[in-house]
Amino acid sequence: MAKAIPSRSENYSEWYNELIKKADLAENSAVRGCMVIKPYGYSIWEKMQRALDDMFKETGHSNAYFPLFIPKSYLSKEASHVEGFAKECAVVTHYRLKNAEDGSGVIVDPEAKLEEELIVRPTSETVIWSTYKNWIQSYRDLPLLINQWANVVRWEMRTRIFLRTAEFLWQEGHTAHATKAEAEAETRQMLDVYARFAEEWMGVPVVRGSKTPNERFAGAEDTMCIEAMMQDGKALQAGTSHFLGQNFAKAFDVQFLNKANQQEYVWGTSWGVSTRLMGALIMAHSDDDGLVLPPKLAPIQVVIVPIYRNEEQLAQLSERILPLVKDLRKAGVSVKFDDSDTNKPGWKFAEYELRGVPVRLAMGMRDFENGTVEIARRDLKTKETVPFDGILERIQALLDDIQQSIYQKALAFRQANTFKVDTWDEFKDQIEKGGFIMAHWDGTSETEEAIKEETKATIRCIPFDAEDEAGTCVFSGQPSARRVVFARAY
RNA sequence: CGGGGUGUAGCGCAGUCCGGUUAGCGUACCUGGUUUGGGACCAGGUGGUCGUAGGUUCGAAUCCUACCACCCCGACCA
Repeated sequence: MAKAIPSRSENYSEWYNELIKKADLAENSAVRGCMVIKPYGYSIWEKMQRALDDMFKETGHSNAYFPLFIPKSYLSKEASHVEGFAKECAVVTHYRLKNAEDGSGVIVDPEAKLEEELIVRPTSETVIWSTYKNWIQSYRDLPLLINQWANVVRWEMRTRIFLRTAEFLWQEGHTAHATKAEAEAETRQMLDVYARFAEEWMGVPVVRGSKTPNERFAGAEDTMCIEAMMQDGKALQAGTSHFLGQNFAKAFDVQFLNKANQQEYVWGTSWGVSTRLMGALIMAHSDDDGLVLPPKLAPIQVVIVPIYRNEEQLAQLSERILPLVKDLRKAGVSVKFDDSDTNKPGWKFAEYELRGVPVRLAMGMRDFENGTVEIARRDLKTKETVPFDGILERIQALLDDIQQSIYQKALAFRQANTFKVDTWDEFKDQIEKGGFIMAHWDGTSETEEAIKEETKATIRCIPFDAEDEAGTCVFSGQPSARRVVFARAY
C-alpha cells in the first residue's frame, strides 16, 4: 500500500491535499499560493474547457483575449469594484532588472520605474469595458457577446490548491446589451449553462439562486450563483453570473445610439467559472481509495489490464483486446490498454482506482479460454465476469450508468444533508453538523452579519426555486416570505 | 497578516532536545533471477547543497539570526 491516502473521516483536508498529489492532478509550486497543474489534472481541465466552450458558442458567444496588465487608473473608475479587489492585487512597478554592483545577484533596476503601475488582472471588467467603449457606437453593435479564457491573480492570504490559489485559470464572459431585460436574460442564461455543466458533466447537483447584497460581486447589481455541497457538508460556490446594470458602462462611458437616435448607456453582464471546479469535482465524488471521475470528464474512461505469465500469453491476449481498443476509440471512448510489464496487475488496479478511471477491464488466460472478461466500475468498486461478446455495448451502457449514478449519489447526499430549520437553537446545533440549512431570513445585512459572526455560516444564495412561505427570521423573529440557504463555505 | 506546526534521497520518515566517524530506515529507481487474477520475492547497486542565506564553533542536519515554502487555527476573501 505504497500510495495510500488518509481517510476522509480522519482528516478531510489532508485527504483532499494528498489525493491531489497522489492522483497526479497538481502540486504546489515554489511560489506561495501558486500551483503546477500536472498533465493528468490539466487534461480534466481541458475537457471542462471544451464542454463549456461549446456551450458558450452554442449561445452565441465568441472568444477573444485581453491583456494581463491593467493600468492602475482603470481599477479606480468603478468605486465598489476597486473596493472589492484593491486588497488582493499584484502590482508591476518596474520593467527591468540588473546585476547588483556587489555581485550578490540580480536586483530591480531603480531607474526602470513605471510611470503608471500596472495591475495584474484580478478580473477583466475594467480593461474590457475600456475597450468596449471603442467598439460600441450603435444599437447595431449590440449585443456584444465575448468570452475569454485566461489566468487571473488574486493575492489571497490563505490559499488552498484548486479552491483558492493566488493565480488561477478561468473563463470570464463579458457582454453588452441594449436593454436591461436582455442583459438580465443573459445573466440568467449563463447561470443556467453553468448549472447544466455542473450537473450533466461534472455530476454535481447545484442550487441556483441570487447572492445577498453583502455577497455580491463588486460592481454588480445582482450576482447569481450555483452552490454545490461537498462531502463534508460545506458549500462551494461553483460559478457566478453577474448582472452589472449600467455601472461599468457609466464608469467607462460606453454609450450607444438607439433606433430613436438617442444616446444610452449599455447594460452589462459578466460570468465566470474557474479551476475551482476541479476542487468541486474532487470533493464531490472521490472516496478513500482515490479519485472518482464522471465518465464525461475522465481523461481515461476505460483501462484494460491484461494478466499474463509470459510473452506468448500477452500476445494471445493482445490479439483479442486490440480490436476492442480500436472499436472503443472509434466509438469515441478514451481507452488505455496497459500492457506494461513494469507493474503487476494488483498494482495497476490500485493505481487506476486512485486516478479515478471509471471502468476497468481485466483479462487473463482463464477469461481468454472462457470467452469472458472482468469488468469493474470505479464508483461502486464492484466487478463481474461477463462474456467478451457484446462488451463494447456493455461498456458504453456502463459509462452512461456511472455518469447518472454519481450524480444521483451526490444528489441524495445533498438531500439528506439539507435541513429546514425554524429556531435559532436548532440552527446553531445543525450548523456544527454541516449541510445546507433552509431557514427564514429577515432580509437585512445586519442579521446576515450577526449570523455569520456567531456561527460562521453565510447565506449561500436566495434560491430561485424557493416556494413562497410566510415565516419568521430564525435570528431576529422578523417576518420573512421565503427560506434562504445557509451553510459554511469554502 | 496574527498564533501553532513542518521542511533531511522521487515519496514517507528517524536523527536535532544534549554539536563530534563516511547522515540512516522504508518505499521508489537501476541490474540479474524467480514471479504475475488486488499494491510480488531474493540478491546486488544508484541516488543527499539536511528549505535558503548569514553567524557561533577546532567541528553544525543539530546552536543563533533573517528569509522562503507548505500544513492547521484565526482574520481577510465574489
